[in-house]
Amino acid sequence: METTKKTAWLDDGLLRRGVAEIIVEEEFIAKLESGRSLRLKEGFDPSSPDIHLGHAVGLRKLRQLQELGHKVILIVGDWTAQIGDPSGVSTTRRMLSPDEVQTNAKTYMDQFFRIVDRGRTEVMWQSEWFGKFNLADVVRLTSRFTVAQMLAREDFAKRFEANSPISVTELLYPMMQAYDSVAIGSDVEFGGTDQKFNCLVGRELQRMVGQDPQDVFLTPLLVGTDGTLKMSKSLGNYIGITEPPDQMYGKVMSLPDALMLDYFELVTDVPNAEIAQFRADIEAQRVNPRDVKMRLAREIVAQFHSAEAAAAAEQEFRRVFQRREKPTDLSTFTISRAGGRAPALSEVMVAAGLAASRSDARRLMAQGAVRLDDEKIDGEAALEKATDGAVLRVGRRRFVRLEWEK
RNA sequence: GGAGAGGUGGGUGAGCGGCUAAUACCAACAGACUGUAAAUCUGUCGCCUGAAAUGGCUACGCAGGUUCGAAUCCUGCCCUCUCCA
Repeated sequence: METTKKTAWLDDGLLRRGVAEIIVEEEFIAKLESGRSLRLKEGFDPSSPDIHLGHAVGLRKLRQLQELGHKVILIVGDWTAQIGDPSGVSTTRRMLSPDEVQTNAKTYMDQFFRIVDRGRTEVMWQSEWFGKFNLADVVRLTSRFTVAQMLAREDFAKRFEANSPISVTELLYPMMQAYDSVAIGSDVEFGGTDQKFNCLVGRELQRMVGQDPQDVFLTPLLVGTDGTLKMSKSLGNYIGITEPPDQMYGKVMSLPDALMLDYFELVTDVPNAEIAQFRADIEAQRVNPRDVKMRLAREIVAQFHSAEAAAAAEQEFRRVFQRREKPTDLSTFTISRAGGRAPALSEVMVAAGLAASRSDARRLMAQGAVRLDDEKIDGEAALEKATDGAVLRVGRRRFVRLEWEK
């Protein structure tokens, strides 16, 4: 059974789908074919516990490999989180309290196991080994590497070149991550392409201590909803896997067209042949790209919620954004008459979460973005006309049903 | 230890005593056009008050000072970078 799956995996190109690079591919395939259950290393940074579609790319690969009988070793990076992965924007992170780490780890795992099989996962904490580290251990570890080696990392090299700061602890990061591989006896480490350097250091270190070096399985970085930068929470261009169906559907629909096919390839199980067909149809203008994107949105919502939820989200999308009708489900905001006076519309907008501040609310009004029961509003006074049940809409997607305090 | 450069709004980055809530670009938000796509055009883009012109408050690393007035000058502190040792 597993042999069949494995063959299918290799033969149908599933192995390569959604993969940027495998180092060393021949070794990796040999490991797969050895029949041994492999230890697949996946790290997690507890300072950002939310999983989005970008993470899903790699986690889906893990899942596929689990189905071939391999085991995922999830490492909670409770030590490295204090340093902060230097890749990307260099930021000094504040230290997390042990409580925060616990909470975040739980949050993370709740999401992680929506994709990855819990039964075939072993969770380990870095503190299990780094908690026992003393200065001598640190010296021993760091003495194995040179500054030049660390500077080979593109990110460090660039910063060094640009005279921007690199803290010494940041240099420690790759070594610590590498040590994780030694500590758990990793066979294959998983990560995004930005993890390449760190993973390779893991190989080095394993070799130095006499372990069989891990292979490195790199998944491409998914471009975020802005269409340019990699998906990340801090950039706000992400689609979280726990987002409600409507929101998830909507975010997919707002993706630039250019990203659609990548998304199909990286985060859905739609067969390669079908994706190729989409590409051909779009190029030949035989289809409206929007319809292909709706399919994508359905696939994604169905994967993280259910087929029913996807269908419902699609209906709602048609209703609100294509026919410009009101959503079926609206949250209700009760207008308070505290102090014996009716509040200003801008106050209501802020209180209902439709505007960031009253100044912002006024700006929105001035720009014609605010509607009360489909009628454009240009001033605060309009609120007086609001009847119970009137719908206040800001921009295209923010709605609330109004109700006066009795 | 010595010499020098620098820290400005989400980002890059101007300004170097009043005309500066702070040029420009990017991002973001809203409107038009659309397919909640792209491109384009228009507008907004610290907070509070007002229908609005206005007004008030907060803001240019931190703390003080000079001045009628400071992001801009002075002092101390913190941080970053470069060169020398």
